[in-house]
Amino acid sequence: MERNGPVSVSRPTIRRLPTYFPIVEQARHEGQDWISSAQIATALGLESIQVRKDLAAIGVAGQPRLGYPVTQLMQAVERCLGWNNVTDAFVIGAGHLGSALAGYRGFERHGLNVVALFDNDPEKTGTKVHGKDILAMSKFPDLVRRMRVRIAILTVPDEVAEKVARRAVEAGIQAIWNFTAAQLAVPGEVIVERMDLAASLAVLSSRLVAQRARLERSDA
Amino acid sequence: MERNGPVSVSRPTIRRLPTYFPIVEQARHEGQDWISSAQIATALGLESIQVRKDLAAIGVAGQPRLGYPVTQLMQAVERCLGWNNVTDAFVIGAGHLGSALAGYRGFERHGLNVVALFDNDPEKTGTKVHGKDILAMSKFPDLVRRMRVRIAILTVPDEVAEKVARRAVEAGIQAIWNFTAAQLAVPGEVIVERMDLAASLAVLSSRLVAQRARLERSDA
DNA sequence: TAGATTGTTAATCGATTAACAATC
DNA sequence: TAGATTGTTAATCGATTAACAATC
Repeated sequence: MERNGPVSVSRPTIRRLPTYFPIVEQARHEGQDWISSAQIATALGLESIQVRKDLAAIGVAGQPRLGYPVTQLMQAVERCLGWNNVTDAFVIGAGHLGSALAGYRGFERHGLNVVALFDNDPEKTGTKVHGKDILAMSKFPDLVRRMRVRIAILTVPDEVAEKVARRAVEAGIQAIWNFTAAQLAVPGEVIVERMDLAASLAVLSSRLVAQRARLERSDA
Repeated sequence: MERNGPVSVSRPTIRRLPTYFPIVEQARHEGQDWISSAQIATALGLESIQVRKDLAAIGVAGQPRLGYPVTQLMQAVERCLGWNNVTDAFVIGAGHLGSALAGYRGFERHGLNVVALFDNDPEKTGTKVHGKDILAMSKFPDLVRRMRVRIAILTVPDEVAEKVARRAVEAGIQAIWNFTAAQLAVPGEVIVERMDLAASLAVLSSRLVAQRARLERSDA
């Protein structure tokens, strides 16, 4: 009988889960059948209580004295993140970034399979990158329907992102992984996850500004 | 006389600031001298009170009835994020991802200037990408010192990330923008900001899993 | 049994949101 | 003045952390 499924796993927990996996995998590789929350926590610089909370949230039960069963733990992470059943995706925009993502081997283990790339540049269409076809954007809607692809990875220039996203949604795309700086306005049922370069750089920059201010203060 | 400087601007605020900028810029472009928190908020799907809190945090004062002065607002964002004085950076790893980042024009406006790329592949070294030299990794330490570069953008394969990061820190790098999946162990004074592909994909995937579960439930 | 580790319940912390007085 | 908008103070919410009982 199936577990009722997690009510809802919080976003911070979801974001930490992928980092747990290689730690536990490594432990299994070294012959461990059990792993403690403290062992995971120290490997990642976290508190063990946070690891225990996260594991409780995804429905993994530990055993006092022993810790958590590594195989079950890994399966729970895979189930929660959908790593067990691979989902197809199209990359839109076959520039450097799109090509990098199309060639990233880590995605396969993370349940994502890039099937093909799409681009409007006739110089690129018809060629391949990392063994994957670059197709004309005009073929996109038809292929989304025929292959029942749900995910689009958006790596087009910022200026056209909004328009391309609209076309993708019209073609039936249900989730967009947005690598552009554009704020996409899409219907409520469409999932948009933004890979926010500017936000990440902002955090880095502000920390550098603070660091520099600290140094100047200690100079004076 | 200089303002005392923000005590500390929270991370969520820092991450939102870059999205405010183009909205305000656009308003100025259209001739507005003042912009209200509500105007910014609706453009981004936020609450106006959150915008006011953020602006207060970076030291912008508004005027009842009028809103916030657009020029001052933009300057405050630029100051807080260090967009006014451009910082040089080296990209380590001249693959597709590194090349994409080296060619991203948005960085200039965000205070980041990619000076050169480094790679170990002799096929790549000596060539250029987006007008920027790809140099042998052996030249990295010397150039960091001579050019006083503080930021390294890490786009090497995951397996070598740890080792390369160590070399970068030894060479004097003070901040690493980490695009690899590796957890970097660096001295406390070195800033590491991770661009976490796996975390972002995890959020996307879990939302897809939830969406699918919803659909199946409504089927039954 | 003794002791290590989980898991529960409560406390703390930080950020968001609400209410409303202050202000131009 | 009247009214729109800021900015302050308090309430809420969610996540992290702490304390400790339960358990093997």
